[in-house]
Parts: sequence; structure tokens; C-alpha cells
Amino acid sequence: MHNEGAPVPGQRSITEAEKLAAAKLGGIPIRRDQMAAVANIYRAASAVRQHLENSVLRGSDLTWTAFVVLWVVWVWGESETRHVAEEAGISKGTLTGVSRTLESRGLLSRAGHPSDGRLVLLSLTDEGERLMRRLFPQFNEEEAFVTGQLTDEECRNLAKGLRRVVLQVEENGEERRQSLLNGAEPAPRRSGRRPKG
Amino acid sequence: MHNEGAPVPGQRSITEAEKLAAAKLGGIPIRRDQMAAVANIYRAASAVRQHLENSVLRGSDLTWTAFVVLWVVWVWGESETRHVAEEAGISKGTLTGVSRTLESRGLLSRAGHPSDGRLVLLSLTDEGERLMRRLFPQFNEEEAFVTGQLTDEECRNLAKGLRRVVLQVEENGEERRQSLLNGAEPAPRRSGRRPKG
DNA sequence: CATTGACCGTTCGGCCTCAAATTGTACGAA
DNA sequence: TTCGTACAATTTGAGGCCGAACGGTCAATG
Repeated sequence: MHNEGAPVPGQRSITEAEKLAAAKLGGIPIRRDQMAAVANIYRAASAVRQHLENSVLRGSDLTWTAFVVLWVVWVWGESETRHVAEEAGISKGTLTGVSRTLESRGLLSRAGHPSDGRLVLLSLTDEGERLMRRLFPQFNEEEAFVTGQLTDEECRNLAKGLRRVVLQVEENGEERRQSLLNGAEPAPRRSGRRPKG
Repeated sequence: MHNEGAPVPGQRSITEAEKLAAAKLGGIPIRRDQMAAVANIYRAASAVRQHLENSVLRGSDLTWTAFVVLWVVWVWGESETRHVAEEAGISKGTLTGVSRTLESRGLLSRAGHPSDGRLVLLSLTDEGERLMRRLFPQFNEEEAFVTGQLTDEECRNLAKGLRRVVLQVEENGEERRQSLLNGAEPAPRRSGRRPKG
């Protein structure tokens, strides 16, 4: 079977996969180091999310996203939704749904902005505040667990490298995407709302 | 406004957030480096996924997950679904849906295993094969773009650190989660299928 | 040869997710 | 004051996502 040589899911299989991909492409050069970096970023993110959801978050029936939203509002205090969405890394549309769920559970409250009728402000309820005070230390302890094979300095270096990736996309991504389609209109998306008519 | 001090979304805001979180917890120690590492893993994963989906994948109307599934089948060849799900980092249930979508678009084909009636084998159609041959180089080029601020060696180091995180969770995660609930039955989940009766 | 237990992929419920369309508010200019 | 533009959050449609329940298949055991 093709899978015999890869009993360990992590490093082995990726390295193995790289070779197979190289063979597949026969001649066309691959940026292997970059490929490995991206693959492992995604893998690590999934693993960490899964572990957190199935340990500390499970007991409070929170998803990763719901927790992040609560966390953002907790540390920043009452905030406009667009800032929360930005900071939590989700779209405004997603936030509408998530915050409604959290509101229905009595953890979050939404209020109109006193002077600008377009804005909605999010803040934690007392119960939400209590929950975060209890949950965050546990969450942070699991962050320490998942990074347990790294020293403090290695964590800092890891974060530094990742920040460069984030900045690269945030600062140059839009331009890059523009130049990729050079002139063509951006491709449609199968899903998404349709025009009324 | 609370957000004035954080014009750059990456490093600044996280550092700022850490301070605010520290203040919130007043006295309770935080593992900052670990927190920053985890936060940036997730941030980077989202940024990279978003960029890829909105550049090379958009044109073929593929999601990240759909692409990864195709990629796995492409490099490993005809494979049993459980291996594909494992390798792609998604659950079996999700794979059922994704592979059905891909099959309906004529990119993937599913066939029963000749001798074991429980298994289903996935393989690319000719069209799927052609698509990947065309798409992967573009995908890899964007992987190079997002890691453009890192040298080859920095990419390797980044990958190495991330692999340690993945391995830590894969090797010790289950045990850790067990010990966390020490004795208690795992908390229920709000969503998920209900017993028939 | 029937039972049992292990394993496989599918189904299902409740979320999350995005981007585009929509609705509503704000504010400056005509 | 009405218009138009800008920007806010929400709605919507298609799909991804998980984990538990499920129904089918396999192989060993009695």
C-alpha cells in the first residue's frame, strides 16, 4: 500500500508527499521549504484548534471562534462590531451570527451606538465576564501545553516568523491578487447571495 | 478610542492585547510567549488560506479544503477515504461531503474496493489530473509569496517549530485531555446527531 | 453457521464561513 | 431639502465542519 512508509502523520508524510509531488511535476521546480512552511502552518493551526475545542472549550460548549470573539471583547472592552470582526479574524457576516448566538446564551450584549445609528457595540455581560476570568487561564495553560516542546525563545521566534507571513499578506496581498489577474475581472464565486431580479 | 494605538493589525495589536489581558487578570501569570505563538499560528493560517482562496483557487472555484483533498489524492494516487481524511486534516464526515461535491464537478471519482466492501477508493479523473497539473505550480508560487519575507532557512526553521507543535498534540493530546477531565465524562456537545429513540 | 465485535463510510444536527446583495444611517453638496 | 455618496450591520445562498449515531461488511470465535 502506498501509505506503508508513513506511520507518523507529521513530518514523515509531508516529506514523503513532497517527493511524490516533485515526481508528479517532473521537472517543474517546487519551492519546497515554502511549501513545507505553509503546510505546517495549517496543520498546526488545526491541531491547536482541535485540542483547545476538545479540552477547555468543550466544557463551556464554546467553539474556537466564539471564544475568540469573547476574548476580543473582554480585553478591548465595549467595541464596535467591525473592530471585533477584524481583530477576531472573521467576516462581519460571520460575526453577526456568532454574536447573536453568544447573546442568546447571555454572555454578550449588543447595544446601538448613542450618536451613530449605524454602529452596534458589543460588550460582555457579567456572566460573560465571569466566564472569561475563569476560562482564560485554562486556555492559556493549554496554549502552553501545545507549545510544550518549544522553549520560550523558540516560541518568540516562531511568532516572529509567523508575523512576517501575516504582514506580508496584509500589506502586499491585495496588490498581489490584483496583479495575478492582470486586467481580468475577479472570478465569480459559486456560493453567495444572488441579485434580487 | 481604544484602538488608536494599534494601526498595524499584526504585531502591535497582539502585544497591546497581551498587556490588556494581563491587566484583566491582575496578578495571575500569563505564558505570554506561548500565547503569542498560538495566536500567530492561527492568524497566519487564516491569512494564508484567505490569500490562496482569493487568488489561485478562486478561478477554479475551489475552497482550500477541496484543493487539499484533490492534492492528497493527486500525490498519493488512488486512496481509501479514511487515509485521505487523515492526510487532509478533516473528519470522515466532512470528506464525504467534499468528495461528493468534487465528484459532481467531474474532478474526483469514487469506487468500491474490489475485495473489501466497506472501503471506498478515491482517485482523480483525467480532468482532475489536468487541473492539478495546472493549478499546483500556481499554488506553490503563492506559498512562496506569502513566505516571501522569510529566507529558505527561516522557512525550514518555521516548519520545524510548527511540526513540534503538531507532534506534541498528536502524541500527547489525547492523554492530556483525559487527565484534564480527570474522571469526569467528557462534556456533551450541543450540536451533533441525536440517538434515534 | 450464528454471533460478536471491530471497522468503514454515510447521515444528521447545529454551527461556522464567506462574499455579495440589501437595508439603513450619516453627512456633505447642490 | 433633496440628492448622492459613503459606510455600517444584516441577510442570504452555497458550502465546510465536527462528532455521534447509524447501517453495512468483515473476520474470528463458539
